[in-house]
Amino acid sequence: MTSVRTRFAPSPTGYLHLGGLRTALFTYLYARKHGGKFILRIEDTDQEREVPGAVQLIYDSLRAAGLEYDEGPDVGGDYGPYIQTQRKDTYLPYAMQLVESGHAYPCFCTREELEERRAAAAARGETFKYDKHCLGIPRQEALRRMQSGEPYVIRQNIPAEGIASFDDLLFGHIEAECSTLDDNVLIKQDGLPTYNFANVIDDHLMGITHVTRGTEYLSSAPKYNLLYEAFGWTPPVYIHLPVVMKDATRKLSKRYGDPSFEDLLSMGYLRDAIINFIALLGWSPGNDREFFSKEELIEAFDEKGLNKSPAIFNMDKLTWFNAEYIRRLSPEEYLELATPWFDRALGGRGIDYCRLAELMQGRTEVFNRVPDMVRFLAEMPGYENELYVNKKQKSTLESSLDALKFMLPVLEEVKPWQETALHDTVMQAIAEAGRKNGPVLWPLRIAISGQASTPGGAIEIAYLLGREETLARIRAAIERLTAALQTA
RNA sequence: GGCCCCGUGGUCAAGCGGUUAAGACAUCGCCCUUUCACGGCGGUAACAGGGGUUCGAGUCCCCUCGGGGUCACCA
Repeated sequence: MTSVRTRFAPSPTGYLHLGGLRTALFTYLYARKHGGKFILRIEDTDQEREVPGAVQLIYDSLRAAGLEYDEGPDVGGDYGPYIQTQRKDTYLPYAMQLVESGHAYPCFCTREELEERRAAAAARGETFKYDKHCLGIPRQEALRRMQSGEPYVIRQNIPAEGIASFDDLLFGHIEAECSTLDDNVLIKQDGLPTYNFANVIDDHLMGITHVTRGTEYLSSAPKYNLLYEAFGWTPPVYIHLPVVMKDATRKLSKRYGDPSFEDLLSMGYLRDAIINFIALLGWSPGNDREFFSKEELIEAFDEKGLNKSPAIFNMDKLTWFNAEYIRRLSPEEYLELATPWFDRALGGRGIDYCRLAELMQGRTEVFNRVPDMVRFLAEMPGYENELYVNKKQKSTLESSLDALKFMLPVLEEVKPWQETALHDTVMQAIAEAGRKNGPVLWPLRIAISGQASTPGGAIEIAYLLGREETLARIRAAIERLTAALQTA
């Protein structure tokens, strides 16, 4: 019984998008679930598309996601190198072996010639398929031309007839008519292999037992199996994963402004919340459980729960997960994570972050929303007097002015300016005056916050604001209401 | 267009021939409450359509429709 080896094999063409992250996650979970190895391989055979820095971005993102790999370019391993361009010399001999056995052949057709024929086929409304023109060149002549330095590629020689097939753990047995398959390029003119060839060679050489990848490879997988057969190798177990969609018709894509994993992290989504949410996109534990730590995912993961249809990425649900994860943080953890966001709005104001954190933790969905929620503590925002009017609290402009005039002297006497003292003094005064809480506390909160919604009630806000600021805001509100009522 | 794949509420998703077709997000209403949020309770909302097979079909088969993928010297 050979042990499981899975691999995540991204191209360094940019950030790690969420579909890629999910593929990586499932690949990782499968390996861990079965006590196997999770390997990272960089597929950079298309030098033109490579984006500088993207390789590092992949390392960073996988680490940030907590998907530690056992083998890879920057961690080593017995099957390296793990970057395909560094394996350049390993591919051609295998291709030549196929040429010898008749499963592949060199092709000297130029791009221009092919482009013309492709265009002509399109004009006739046909699907272009390479006509095996160069297959007719005698072996010796072909080899001579190759050695003479003439540019060439090596193509896979797909049988004219018959069925190519493979078995997928998720999709089952998939077949393709050989006659519909094209003789794809295996080795490009620059000597590097195409994905079509490299994935087969490397997966075999690296001992990969389970290939997990997106469904975009579903229709070309039969061709890859033809290659395994030609070499006499045992193909891996395939698991093709459905794509992650933005909506019913579009894939998630950076081009449309959809966030990458890194984007979500910098917006203030928690790593574990993202992973938890992503895991449930296209996979179900079979029951209605929703919360899983990474360890619990490993324990619960089962390919039987994989869904075959594409899943739409639902930001609202992610946000809900995030809010739940934030609530489960310890107060200390929350304070630490929230502090930089508090600083953006309140830096240097001397606000009691500890108390603010307590008030904010249950109200934080995503950290990037925090600054706007607390900014009023630093600066009194502009607001409409209509905010004072609240039917349920029995509050009007007149009653508000009255309540504020009543509260000002009460608050001026509060010592020390602590929350319990504030609370007790205010509540006692309200009770002794025979007033109701609502008509007093509603306008008070509006007067010192200028907002309909705040983290905490009037007492908490007054405490956070401090004595001088609170009293100043109340006095300003009294003036403002007095003026407004006179005009009216 | 050819070939391949997919199709349960707006979204995720359970269901694997017999269920009043779960649950979650979102949404709506009520309660709690010095605001908002949290929390509690409740509501609206789905088997794409049509044929079969079967005593019985969301579950099996076929067709239609819808969606996706793929047809590169990209992966």
